[in-house]
Formats: sequence, structure tokens, C-alpha cells
Amino acid sequence: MALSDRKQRVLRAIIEDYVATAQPVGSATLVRKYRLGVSSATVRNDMADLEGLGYLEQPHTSAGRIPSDLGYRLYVDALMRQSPLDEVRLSSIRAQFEARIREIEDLIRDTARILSEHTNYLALILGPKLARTVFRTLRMLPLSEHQALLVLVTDAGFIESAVIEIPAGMGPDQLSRFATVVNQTLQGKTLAQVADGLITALRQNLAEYRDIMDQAFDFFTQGLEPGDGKDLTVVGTSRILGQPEFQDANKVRQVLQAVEGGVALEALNEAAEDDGIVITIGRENRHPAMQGCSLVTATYRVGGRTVGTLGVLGPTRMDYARVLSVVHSVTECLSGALSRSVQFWYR
Amino acid sequence: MALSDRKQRVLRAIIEDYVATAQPVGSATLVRKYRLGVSSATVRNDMADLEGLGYLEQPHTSAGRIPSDLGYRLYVDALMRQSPLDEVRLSSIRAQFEARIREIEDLIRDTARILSEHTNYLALILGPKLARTVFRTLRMLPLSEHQALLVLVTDAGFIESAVIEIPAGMGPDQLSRFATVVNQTLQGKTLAQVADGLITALRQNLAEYRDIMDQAFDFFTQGLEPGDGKDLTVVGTSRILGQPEFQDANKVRQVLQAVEGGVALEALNEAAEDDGIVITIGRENRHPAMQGCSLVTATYRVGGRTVGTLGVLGPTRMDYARVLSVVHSVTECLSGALSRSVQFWYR
DNA sequence: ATTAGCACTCGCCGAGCCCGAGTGCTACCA
DNA sequence: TGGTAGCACTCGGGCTCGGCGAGTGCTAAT
Repeated sequence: MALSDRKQRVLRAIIEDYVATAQPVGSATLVRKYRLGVSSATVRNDMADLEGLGYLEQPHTSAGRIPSDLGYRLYVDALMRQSPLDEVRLSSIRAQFEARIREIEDLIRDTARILSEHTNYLALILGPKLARTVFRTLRMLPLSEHQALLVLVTDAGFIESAVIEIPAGMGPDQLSRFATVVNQTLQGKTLAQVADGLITALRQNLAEYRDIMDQAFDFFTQGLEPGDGKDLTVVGTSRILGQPEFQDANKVRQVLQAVEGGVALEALNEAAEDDGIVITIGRENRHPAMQGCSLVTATYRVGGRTVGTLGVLGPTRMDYARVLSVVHSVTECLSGALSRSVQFWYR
Repeated sequence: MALSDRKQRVLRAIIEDYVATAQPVGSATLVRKYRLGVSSATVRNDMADLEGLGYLEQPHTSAGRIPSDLGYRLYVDALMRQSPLDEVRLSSIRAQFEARIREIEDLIRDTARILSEHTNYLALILGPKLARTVFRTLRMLPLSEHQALLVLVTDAGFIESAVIEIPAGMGPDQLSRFATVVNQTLQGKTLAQVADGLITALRQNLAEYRDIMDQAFDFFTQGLEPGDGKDLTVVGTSRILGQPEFQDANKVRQVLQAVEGGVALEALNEAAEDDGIVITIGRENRHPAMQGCSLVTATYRVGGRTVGTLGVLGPTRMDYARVLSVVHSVTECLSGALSRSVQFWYR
């Protein structure tokens, strides 16, 4: 049976009040603050029903109610009024992305900062996944007799480079011939395919270039592996320390340890499977330390292709409406900024 | 007047006990634990004297004593027995640096992690300062008709790159001529000199290459400016949350905000002026939020030239002996690792 | 100069208490 | 039948108060 209209309003009011105050909310306060047009007794009955249905909880008998995870879930799925980010905030976000064209690393870091600033929670960003992009070209730039810079360019405009050692006795023309073969073979393949076997095949075919191939092999696989957390950017620790639920240093520590320990990485990767925004509420998180938290993740794109994931981690009592709009706007801006530099690239 | 031998021993014992337990230490505990060979009454007298001299404080009348900032200062300057890092720890640190040759970014991040792991405090690292290195060569790698990769190589083996736009009508030969002129002019100059005026001069001389010069100019100046905190790596937030003095979320927040706000950057830069290890204790820190903290900083080198700074931030009640040895070993290892890749480079 | 002894101080901790916000229930009303 | 008013009851938070004990400073003795 669907919830009566009034019960929905009551539930929504409770959640929004609790999100704002972090205090259990009682029937009297509710009618006073939210002009529900009925008496507190009526609301009390509704609250009792809602509790029976599992949408509310009582921390103890004589306190008000707080939303349960299920309550939040219903809220984000059905009750929430998407607050369309106020103009000031939106244009401030836009402005921050309109600055000069930056290195991707800087862009990621700035994005994290913006995300955290506008939500007051912890911002997480996973750098662009090279594996999802397509090999465009591999260049060699001789730096000295013994060394060269290997430059990998992908179709999303990402550039990775590494210094390699030129095997003794390998001349410049051999070097460029090597590059030509590699380029011809890998042209148009996704880097995932490259890592998946192509490179091994190539390695066998180019047995004569064994030494240099090994280095290129390392370079490719290294750039592609999920990354032991090193491309996860985390910003806003000091911000969540301001949240009432994180006044206890121990709780924060557990959460941060989990995040540093790769739990966040895992969660983001998982969320990356679906495009669009994914919300994970409280106990829905697998890791115990995160069960007092909610995570809102989204994927960002370059020219239509999903390449990375970002997220906001905060207490379960999270301002979902706000976070959703911020995450939405920020992913759009980031995707835009990245795509623009690619467009610039293809022009 | 110099402190009597016994008073020194008493002070040292108090500091070491307080560092270990975070509890005010009383006369009885002291004689019991540290076999001072005198009675508690004697120690009480000594403690009263030490308090009079400003080395100790009483949180309240009927509690034990705790060291004052001045006490810690005397301790690190004169009383401390440098504990020569136990073998296990030392070899564990060494081992962590012996892994594969890595990108500098990764190396920095790993170093921060190691530093924090072995001290249990917050680790701060400022990336290598390009300004302190010498221009070696600038290369151009055409990527498409309209774009090229600009690669700057310095004598410390650092490589920076950026994509630039090739002005319409500029052919490959013009491009390489441009590079040649730049190389000839900047050869052997420190990047600080380059930024200081050389580049402006060059810009005037190469008026014909105005468009591309502007981009190169941006590239140089951007890589050289102190960096708005973006090359400051901070690791170990969850670790300091375990320290008793940081159980109060608010205090931690203030400290972290200060760190994120650039205070740490400033402090590290300041410390970078002296080579070697610098210790700043409690109130000696300028920023109010940091006055409950101590900062141990050191500079690291590449082939004899100081290029960057790192530090450990913890509560004033810090295990100075341990931190000093760890910081010492880690800077040595980091300098070694960096220099090795340069040596590799020059070979 | 050192020590034993002793009176005194004062923060911590638990017990007991009150207050008030909030509930559930019952009786009543439209 | 759904909404309302009233009322007794619950229970956590915050208060005070007193005892405990670690630690001090002082004095007198060695």
C-alpha cells in the first residue's frame, strides 16, 4: 500500500528537519515548524505508523524520531524535491571551471576541492581511467644517447610519459621503426585490449626489440592497472570534522582508515559500472566503518565516453538534495572541461 | 647556571614519560619507573626548581608536571639521546625505497606514506622545486598538425611537459629552429634565472615567434611559481586522530584547516632556507592553531643540491628522538632514490 | 643535601536528583 | 472513521554533591 499523502509529507518533513538539525524530531516541533495543518497527536499517529513500516527509528523511548536507512532510501527515491542549485552557487561552480586550461592533475584536484567546498563533505575523485580510452599514438623522444621519453597519446587527449633506457646498439632509425610497428599494431585499440593480450603478442613479434619492448610493456601495464589508490584524490577531511556525527575522533579515524585502505576506491569502481548517479545509504555500504555514511557517486565523461568516477562521502544524515545537484553540476562541468580540451585537441 | 646532572636526568625522565603516556607525571611514579636512586621528596624539590626555571608546568595544583615548550626545547637541544633507529625499522624503510624506479610523483607520495607510518604523525612533503634546478634542454614533439608536446628537462632529471598549440603557418623546421634558439639561450641557467628575466628577454628577441613564445612563457612561469599548495602532499590524517591530544575533533579541524590553508606550506618553505633538520616546538609556531603542535622539517637533495622539503607534524608531546631518526633516514633514502635516477640519467 | 612524614589540594567519578521533551493511550468530536 | 485534546508515563541530559586518590609543599629529622 502506498503511503498516504500526509504521511509522505510527514516523513519528508522529519528527514529534512533531521538533516538540518541533527536532533531527533518530535511531533510538536514538526507541526510548529512545517505547518502541516493537523495536530501533533495526528502526526504522532502517523509517526508510529511510519516507524512500524521501518522508515523511522527511535533512539530511545522518550526522544523524537530519526529516519532509518530505509527512510532515507524512500526519500531519495520518491520524496525528495530536487532543489535546482541556486544561481549564485551554480555560477560560482561554473566560474571555477572556466579558469585557464590546466593539466589534468590540477583539474582533478580543483574539482575535488570544489565538490567538498559546496557540500561540506568529503570529496573523492578517481582519475581518468586510461583503460577506457583508445590508443592513438606512441612517440619516442630521444633525450640522450641512452635515454628516450616514451609518450603515449590516447583519443581522449590524455598524455602519459615515461623515461626509458635505450638498449645499447640501438640507433635512432631502429627506434623509430620500433615505434612505427607498435603504432600500426595498436592503432584504434582500447588500452584495455592492449593490456589484455595485444601487448604480449606484440612482444613476441618484436623479439628483436626485446629490451625496449619490456620497458614499454612495463609502461603500459603500469599505467593501466587499477592503481593502488594512487589516483584517488581525497579532499575535505577538515570539513567532515565539522559534522556533528564526526565529533568522535575515533569514528572519523575508522572512516578515514577505510578510505585510505582502499574501501572508497572499491566503492567508486563499483559505482563506475553504471553511468549516472548512484547513492549508497548507510548500511547499504559493505564496509562496517562506512555504515554510518552515505556515498553519492557519479561518472564523468570525455566526449561521450565515461572515463572516471567521483563521489561525495558524508554522514548518512546527508543533505541529499543539495549533494545531488552539486554532484550533477560538477560532473557536467568536469566532463565539459575535459571534453573541451579534447575538442581543442581534435580541431 | 647549568642544570645539575640529576635535574637533567629528572627532566629527561619526565619528558620521556609524558611523551609515552600523555599523563602528567608525579614524583613517586618517576622514582619508581626510572630508578633515579633518590627519594620522591628530593625529586619533588627538583621538580619545583625546574618549574621555577620554566621547563615544567602544572596543569593544576594537585596533578603531576608536564614539560613546557621550553622544556622540550632544552630536551631536543641537549638532553635527548638520539635513538639510532632500530635495525628492523631502518631496513624496512630502506626496503620500501628499493622498489622499482618510479615516477617522481609516486615517489613523493610513497615517501609521505612511509614517513607517516613510522612516526604515527602527519607527513608533509613539498615536491622538488624546479626553480632550484638547471635548465638542460627543451624539446618539441609534434603530436598533430596543430599541437606539440613541450618537454622540459632539467639537470636533476626532472621532466615537465605540456601540450601547446602550434600557431597557424608554423612549419616543423621553424619549430625546431625556435627550440634551438631557446636551448642555446637558456643552457646552463637555473630555472630561477629563467623565470627572473631571461625568458622575458628571450620573448623580445623572438618576436617573430610571439604566439608560441607566449605559451612557452606560461609553461615556464607556471611550473615555477611556488604553487598554491598543489605540490604539497599531506598524508596521515587518520594517524594523528589516534593521538590523545587530537581526540577533540575541533582541534584537529583547526590544525587541518591551517595546513590546507597554506600554513604548512609557508612553514616548510621557511624551513627550507636552512639545510638540515629544523624543529619548531609548540608556541614557536606562528599560527595559533599550530601552537599545540611541533613540526620537524628537513630538506632533501638531488646530487648534492637541495631541491625540496619534507616534514612531520604532530602534537607538541612528540617523540622527538624517534621522529628525528625517521626524518633523517627518510630524507637520506629519498635523496638517494632521486639521485640514483639522476645518475642513471647521466650515465 | 637528602629524606620521611603529614596535612592539604583538587580533578575525576559515580550516585542521586530534577527537568522537560516527547510518547502512547483513551475519550471525545465532526 | 479519521482527527483532536488531554493526560500519565518514560527516560536521557545535566545538575549537584561527596568520596577517592594521586600528587604536592612544608617541616623536622638525619
